[in-house]
This record gives sequence, structure tokens and C-alpha cells, in this order.
Amino acid sequence: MPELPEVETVRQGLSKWIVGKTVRLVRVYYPRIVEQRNEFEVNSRLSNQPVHEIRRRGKYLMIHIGAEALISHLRMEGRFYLFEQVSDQTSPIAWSQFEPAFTKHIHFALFFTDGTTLIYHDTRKFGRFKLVPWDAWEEERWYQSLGFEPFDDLPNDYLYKRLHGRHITLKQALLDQRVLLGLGNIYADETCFDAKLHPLTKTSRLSRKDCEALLVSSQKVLRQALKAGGTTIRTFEGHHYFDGYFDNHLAVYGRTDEPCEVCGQPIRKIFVASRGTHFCSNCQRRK
DNA sequence: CCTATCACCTGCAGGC
DNA sequence: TGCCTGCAGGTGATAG
Repeated sequence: MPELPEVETVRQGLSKWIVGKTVRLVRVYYPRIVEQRNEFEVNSRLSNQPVHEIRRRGKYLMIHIGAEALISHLRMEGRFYLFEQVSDQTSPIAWSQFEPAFTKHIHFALFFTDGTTLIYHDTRKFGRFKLVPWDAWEEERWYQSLGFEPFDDLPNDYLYKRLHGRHITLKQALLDQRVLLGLGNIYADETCFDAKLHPLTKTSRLSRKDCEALLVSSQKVLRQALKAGGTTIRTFEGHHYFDGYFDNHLAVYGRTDEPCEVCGQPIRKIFVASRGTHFCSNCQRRK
């Protein structure tokens, strides 16, 4: 599940590879993955246009192509692959040179004029793309509703002001992109652990000090992950992919029943709002 | 406005 | 072996 650090790693890798290239043709093999759901329209807006830059906000990527922003969200399992070989395979069945188990999950492709191809691969088809004029995306409602990244220049009481009047669990609050941008299930658990707060704590019971600690912890957790992921670009024969994963140190996520690295108590797993949630019942006390 | 729940998808692990 | 169930989880729509 790519979260802010993984998406940033993808952004950096992708920038290195496709900025400066010119789109020759776009293919959409699974129309539901693009909001416009119309390959012809996507093509008319992107083909023969240069890739200028790639920006990121939270878990969203904004790929600047021609006068358009191709907005991408990888959701659970979305990945980009770059194929370097010269290719003219513009029909889905032409990918048969690869394993069927791989090609069946290719839903979107950008063919560049230099013969290289960018593939979007997503086993669960949860990822989404949309096209918005480049000078308009910042005014769109979906963008306006997003909260701030922990690294933004924020007042110390930002989280407290957003949370103390609400009656949800801390875990839900950290996953809410309207509050804090960029945390997903993994780093939400890691942030709770670092701040020594129980994920079931009600946001209305969090003190100003707790909220400040949460902001600091989220920054720490994300920064550590960014550092680990910064140089990770995987290369196979003839293609590259960027999923942003790396050998990152996790204290609680995925460590059910393993001893807590601070106190030795076994890490517990519970469900909060139907999401697997990992914590140390000794270090993270409930308020 | 607020919070809760479900739909979207597929692969895979575990039970029997 | 093979079928069935449940879990994985980010976001947006919908319900209350």
C-alpha cells in the first residue's frame, strides 16, 4: 500500500525516466481506471505532448503532460513499469511476450516517441487516473478537501484544532486525508507507536501536547521511510519499476505477537474501523 | 455538519 | 486435491 514515502519514491523514479519524453499514443485497456473512461479523449489531450514534470501531494501524483495534469493515485497495488525496448505494441494482446499473469493486470500505457513505454499495472484495479487542465487542478474540489502534509509549515496546534471537537478514534483520524495527508495503514500504526498513544483513543480526549507529539512522530516516521526509499529503483531485464518499497524498519505493523522493541510485550493486533491495527498494549496506553 | 458502512477488485492463506 | 471463506486496505458514494 503505497503511502507518502513510497509515492515520493515513485515520483522521483518516474521523473528520471519520463520527463522530457513525448507521448506518442495512450492506450486504456480497462476504461474504469480513468475517470474520463474514454480512450479517444485521453489520447486527444495527451498524444504528441511533452512530459514537463511530476509533482506529488499526499499520495497523489500530478503528471504534467502538454497542458494537462494526469492525476494518478496508486491506491493499493498500482505500479508503474518502464519498458526500454523499442515497441510498437499498441494492442493489449500484443503484451503476450510477457507472462499472462502479468499482462492481465496492465490497464494503461503511455507510448513515447523514443520507443519506450510506461505501463500501469494494478492487480486489484483500485488505482485511478483523471485528466484535469494543468492550471486548474489546484482549484478542484478533491484537491481542496485534502489536509496538510506533516512536513508543511503548520502551526503547532493544527492537529489539536482539527481533532479535539471530533469523536472518532485516533487511528481513523490519522487515516483521514482531510486531516493529515500521506499516512496510510502502516505509518498510521507506526505514528501511534512512536507517540505512545493507543490507536483507539478518542480524538476528543487528545491533549494539545498529544497532538503536537503526533505531528512530530508522523514526521519522524515518514522521514525515516523517505530516507530508506530514496534510492530504490528496481531493474529487471529490459524494464524498470518503481513501487517505492524498501527495507524499512517497522516497529509494530506486521509484527503481531513479536516482542515490542521497547518493553518486550507481544505486539497486539486488533481491528479499528475494519482495518488491521498493530500496537503495544504496554507502551501505548488508552486515554 | 457529522459518523458509519459498503462497494470496488483480485490473490492468497487457512480450514476441512 | 479442491472448494469455500475471509482477509488485505484507500477512497468515494451512500445511508442514517
